[in-house]
Amino acid sequence: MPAILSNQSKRVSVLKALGHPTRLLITEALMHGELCVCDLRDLVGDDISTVSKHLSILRAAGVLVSQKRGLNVFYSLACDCFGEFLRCVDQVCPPSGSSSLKISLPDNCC
Amino acid sequence: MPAILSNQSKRVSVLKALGHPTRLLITEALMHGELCVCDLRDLVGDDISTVSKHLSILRAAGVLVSQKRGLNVFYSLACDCFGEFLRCVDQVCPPSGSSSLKISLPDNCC
DNA sequence: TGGCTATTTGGCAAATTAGCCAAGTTTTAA
DNA sequence: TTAAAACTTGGCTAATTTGCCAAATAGCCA
Repeated sequence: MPAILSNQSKRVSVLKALGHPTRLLITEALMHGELCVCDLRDLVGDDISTVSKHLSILRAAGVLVSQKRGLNVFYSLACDCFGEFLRCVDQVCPPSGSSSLKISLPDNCC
Repeated sequence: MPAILSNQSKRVSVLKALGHPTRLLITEALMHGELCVCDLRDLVGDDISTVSKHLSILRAAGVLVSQKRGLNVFYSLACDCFGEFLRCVDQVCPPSGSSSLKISLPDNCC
């Protein structure tokens, strides 16, 4: 991967990394604090190698950072603003209903 | 697709829809106002059927809405907050550098 | 009506991604 | 050292996604 990614590719990799149910679940779990890989394997239920690969995708996208301590590798969010980000995601896609007209959202929209 | 998607699946489909370079480009272009499919084909350069499929993914995710007027179908953002959303994306992935420690972001972080 | 334009849909092959197992690496501890 | 635990990486197949072409649909106008 090139050292410097264009702003656009960087956005795409963040969005792609988070656009997978397991990876979104992992990232949400880390909102409560760091966890090691086997904690996350227990949470997710996949093979540990699969979890590890998901984690490396999230880290490559810059969403997570990792820190090795002893035998364990602890992952945590790279940025504290992930909760706000999720709220933004929820607002980009307004509540469905009459779906073919532009909806003016309530005032909680970012 | 089930009528009611869980909050989680809805998030995943928004993120997945936007996690493709062409679809992100299209969505960004629509920040300046609605465009019809052939405008977007000119912008993107892909076959029009490809563009149409990208658009239907974005619409299914709830990111875009469409409106038919005469021969044309005009697409536009479902929510005005997409600019804010992009800023959020940029902040979830902090500027890379010393990448294995948690970075405390500057004050422009959401 | 018939023809023309804009768009969507079906179907397919190529490319990418997912997830498992097995093997390799790193660190701790006996 | 040797062994064991926690991860990562390589390699493979299965599943999904992409993007093209061709055909179908919808709306406009002569």
